[in-house]
Amino acid sequence: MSGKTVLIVDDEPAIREMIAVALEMADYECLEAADALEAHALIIDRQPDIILLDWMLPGTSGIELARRLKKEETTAGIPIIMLTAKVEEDNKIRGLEVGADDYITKPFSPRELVARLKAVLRRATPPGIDAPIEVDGLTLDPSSHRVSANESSLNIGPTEYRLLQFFMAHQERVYTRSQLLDQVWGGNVYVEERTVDVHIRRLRKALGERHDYLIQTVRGAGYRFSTQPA
Amino acid sequence: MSGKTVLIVDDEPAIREMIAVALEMADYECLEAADALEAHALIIDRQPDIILLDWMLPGTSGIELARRLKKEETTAGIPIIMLTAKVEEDNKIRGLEVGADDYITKPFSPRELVARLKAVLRRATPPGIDAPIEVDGLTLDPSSHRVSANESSLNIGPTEYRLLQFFMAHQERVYTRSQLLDQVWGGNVYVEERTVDVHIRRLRKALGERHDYLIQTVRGAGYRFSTQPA
DNA sequence: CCCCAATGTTACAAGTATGTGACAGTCCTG
DNA sequence: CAGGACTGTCACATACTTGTAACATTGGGG
Repeated sequence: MSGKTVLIVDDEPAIREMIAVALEMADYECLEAADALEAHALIIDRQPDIILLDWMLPGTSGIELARRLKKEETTAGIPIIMLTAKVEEDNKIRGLEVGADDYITKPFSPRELVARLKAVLRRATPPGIDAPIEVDGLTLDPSSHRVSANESSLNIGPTEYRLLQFFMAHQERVYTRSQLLDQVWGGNVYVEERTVDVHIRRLRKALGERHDYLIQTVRGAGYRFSTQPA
Repeated sequence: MSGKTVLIVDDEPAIREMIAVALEMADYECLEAADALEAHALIIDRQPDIILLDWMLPGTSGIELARRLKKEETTAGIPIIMLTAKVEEDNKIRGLEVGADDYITKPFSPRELVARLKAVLRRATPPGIDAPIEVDGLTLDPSSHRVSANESSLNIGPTEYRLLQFFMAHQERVYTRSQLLDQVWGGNVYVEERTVDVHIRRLRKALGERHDYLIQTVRGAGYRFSTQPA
């Protein structure tokens, strides 16, 4: 569900593996690097959403890498969690000074790791920015996640909501079922194209006679959201 | 009608001016600042009722400033509306969610600005004053730290209190479990997201049938506090 | 006017998200 | 130290969603 990419930097393959398994179970995509150089290459190449960085690394130390990452414009925004075996308070302070967003002391439970990773990601993700869209008495307000037709709010499922939101943001244009699957369901799912029809139907039903004209069928092509009656 | 003071923080003089004119027309008093330092000084000195804060600022970013303001006791109560550019919406930006009260995307119409500003002011707690919030017979009084429904006071725990307070100060907007953990529990804790559900449940139970409709579930999204029935 | 392909509709079984009650650990307070 | 208040998690119950298949209807070309 998250789809976030995590880079794990640790010279101990066993530890990397342990972490990777835990994270993959929580539905994160994992990249692994054994040293700072390898890590840096992966960061540039794959743009991970967050980095788990071991304190001790052969060659360039973890803290050194963190400092460099935080200096560079393109990487400064990537949150970093430091992993350390030492319990010294000193490390904590220096780690955070360098710009790590959190630190975890080994040994740690996979559970704790995932939870803290989630917390850091949560803080690093900017909130959505949206204004309500209104068409002929039909209003969709992203901030309250509410759809209402002339005052009274409609009850529609998540998929219908996304579908409607997409349509209202892209009016007057025909979209094929395939395009809608890409845009509304997300590119890498496999669903029958006919499924789109069903959701269109559900959406129309929810909109009611007053507004269902907005969603128009274009035979042989797809669907269109238009204020102009067909 | 208002006489409220608005602080406009943006490094672009033309934009400040445009906003100022619009607001003065709506009978607000305007202060202007070009950067975070100037803004901070004005906030201390003039105690504005609300702040319009540009997301991107030279030096300290808008997000940074917002976070600091929300941390300090004396300024935490001042509502903040973030201004952001459309282009940034995609993914380039990383910032901390700091509890801005609303977001507006540039470009925006003066009309929209005034409307949302009014909305935020309406539901915001005046700075420095612990004014009770009342909704449909349900009252939360920060000064006595009490919640009462139609005269009789309710017995709720600290977490439920904070949760309710947050909701009543931010009505009509959906918050994900993640956001609630940030805002109500505080950013650095790690707790299961489902824990939120449990506290929501406790809060609803405490509110009783008379008021539990105020806390609404938005399937697939989170929770919302709204006087308008789902 | 008939037929076929495209689309509309309905039903449904499995999958997910949320509601709920119970429980154990913790932190006071008396 | 016992008792009570509060919290965070779990396990189970419920409620809603979702993708598909199957059947009905429609529309346009021949």
